[in-house]
Amino acid sequence: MNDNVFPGERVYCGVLRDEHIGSHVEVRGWVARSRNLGGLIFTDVRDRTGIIQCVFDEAADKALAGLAFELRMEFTVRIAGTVRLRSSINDKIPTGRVEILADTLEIYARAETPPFEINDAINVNDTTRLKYRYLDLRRPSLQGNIALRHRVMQITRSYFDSVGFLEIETPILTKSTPEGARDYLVPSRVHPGEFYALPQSPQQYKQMLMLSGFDRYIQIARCFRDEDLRYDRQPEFTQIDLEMSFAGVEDVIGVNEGFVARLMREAAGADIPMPVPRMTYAEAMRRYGSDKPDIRFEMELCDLSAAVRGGGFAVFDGALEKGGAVLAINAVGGARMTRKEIDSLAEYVKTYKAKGLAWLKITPEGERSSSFAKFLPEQTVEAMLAAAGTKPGDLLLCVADADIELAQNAAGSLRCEVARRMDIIPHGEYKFLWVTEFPMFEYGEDDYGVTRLYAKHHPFTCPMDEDLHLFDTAPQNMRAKAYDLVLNGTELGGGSIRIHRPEVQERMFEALGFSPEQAQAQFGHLINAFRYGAPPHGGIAFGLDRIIMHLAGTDNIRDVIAFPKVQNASELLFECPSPVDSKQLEILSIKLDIKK
RNA sequence: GGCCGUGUAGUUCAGUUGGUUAGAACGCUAGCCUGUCACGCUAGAGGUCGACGGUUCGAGCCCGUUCACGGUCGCCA
Repeated sequence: MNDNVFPGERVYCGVLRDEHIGSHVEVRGWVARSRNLGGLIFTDVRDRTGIIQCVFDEAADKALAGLAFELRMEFTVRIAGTVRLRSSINDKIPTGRVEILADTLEIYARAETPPFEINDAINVNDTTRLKYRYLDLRRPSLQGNIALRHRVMQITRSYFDSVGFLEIETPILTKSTPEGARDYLVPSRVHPGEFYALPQSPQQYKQMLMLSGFDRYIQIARCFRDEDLRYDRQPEFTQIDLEMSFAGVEDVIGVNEGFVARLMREAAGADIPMPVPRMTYAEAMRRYGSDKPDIRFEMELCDLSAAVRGGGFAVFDGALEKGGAVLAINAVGGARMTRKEIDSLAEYVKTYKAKGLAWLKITPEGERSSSFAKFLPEQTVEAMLAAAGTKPGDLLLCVADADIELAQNAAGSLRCEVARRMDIIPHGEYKFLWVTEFPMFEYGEDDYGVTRLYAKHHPFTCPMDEDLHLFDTAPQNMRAKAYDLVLNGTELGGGSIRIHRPEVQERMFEALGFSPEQAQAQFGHLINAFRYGAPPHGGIAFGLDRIIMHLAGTDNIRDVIAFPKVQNASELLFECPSPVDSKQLEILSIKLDIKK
């Protein structure tokens, strides 16, 4: 934040140090605080670099002190004076050894009492902060986050430029595609009844650019998805979006590991060991119950299906008979959890649709208590404890379900929750991981409740060569040349090698249930383009906001976006969305039919 | 769309079993104060207890509806 501190003649508050003693300076900013000792007034002036203490002495200049007496928080001021060593040092702030003995004070603007104080110590309700976002943004922590965001964007542009990428803008007004997230629609005035969509990502445009020969493309791209918000998800967000021609998985991963290494070194001062470790999707799901595993801690999932099979416990046997699994985590030291705490973990897994949580606790003295052991023969229980490695002091937690993916998801989420509650996740570590070989498809319901195959990534994702034959027999088992970059259990970005052969693309649309006519209607522009010599290509997109969240150490995406939206996708400062004039609707040929 | 949580002074919060005039801190206003830095001291102002309805002799507190915000599941190719 303190780079570029003296652009031109401008002096910033936060940069003044011993070496400025004796020089006459002029600072501009906001009054952070003013302390009137009676005849001697200390005023802290704040700008985006920090604060500096200014002194007004009534004995030296009575009129000046009289004006300074009027200063209140958040007045905008210009203060000139001579820098000098303080008679008492404040070592809590970087400028704490010096102060400005003021000889000039200009009040640019007085301020009403702000609804909350501008500092990082105060904890203010989000609604109030966002309603007065322009004040909230004056707080040093948010100033720092926004400056960090700027740095990350500069590093990104610099790095990709250095390895031959061209930054190219793609349209914001584009075409609606019903696959994937809901689109934000924009009505067309000149084409009544027709709509643009805001891009969910520049995916198809960047593939077009590959066809056009711009073999290395990058864009810091705004993207829009009309889905519900989360702490790490906004309806409009920013992607670092890139694509490469004549590239395979190794090329994309290689270029981006270079990016990660440089970004982390320059923005976080962290040396990330290269190469970044990799794990297949199947392994991630098996060991961690997640496609974005947090590998900062162990406590891996343990499949107890074989150990409990036929043991006579209806919950376990029932799940296994239907082809399911019994998955467990062994919480080392977890025996100190109370019954109430374990019950709340059971409630937690139920939010992931698990039927319940079977548990067994061994006190450090070797005393056992359990929700299920009484239903099982002793040898089965022993087999479970042996398989899971449960020892005195530990807590064994089991999720059983007929649906293996459901059990994995619940157990994987439980793993992270238990780790959080036991506080075993190391802080200040960056553990990157590539997750590879994602499934091509997943089952989902369409708007009419019909189950069909959906592309897990998107319909242009290239299958793994050795799985191409499965189009005919078992498409649900096909794996893709797709990869995600995961950091500390969150997905930073994902990408894939794309299909560049028209005949493979046709098979893909067929598998997704598109007739050739439907495919042509929705994706004809891309399908046609591929007829004229398509290079093999692939790319990736990173969530810029999430990267900044990690670097800034915040757990809320709103802290890294200047003007974010709240959970219902409205924006409290401008109060939008908002109704529009009926005349505007008329021009757009739109009639409202609002159902309450 | 489902579930959970929160809503009391400008801000952050307390408020007992439903019972007299709803409190504290910070901020704000006025006065005093020449080395403070969360300055200090004195005095003061400031409340539709989110809104509406109900139960009750009596509601900040109990019930219902609703609004706002947060979290979460679904959703997020």
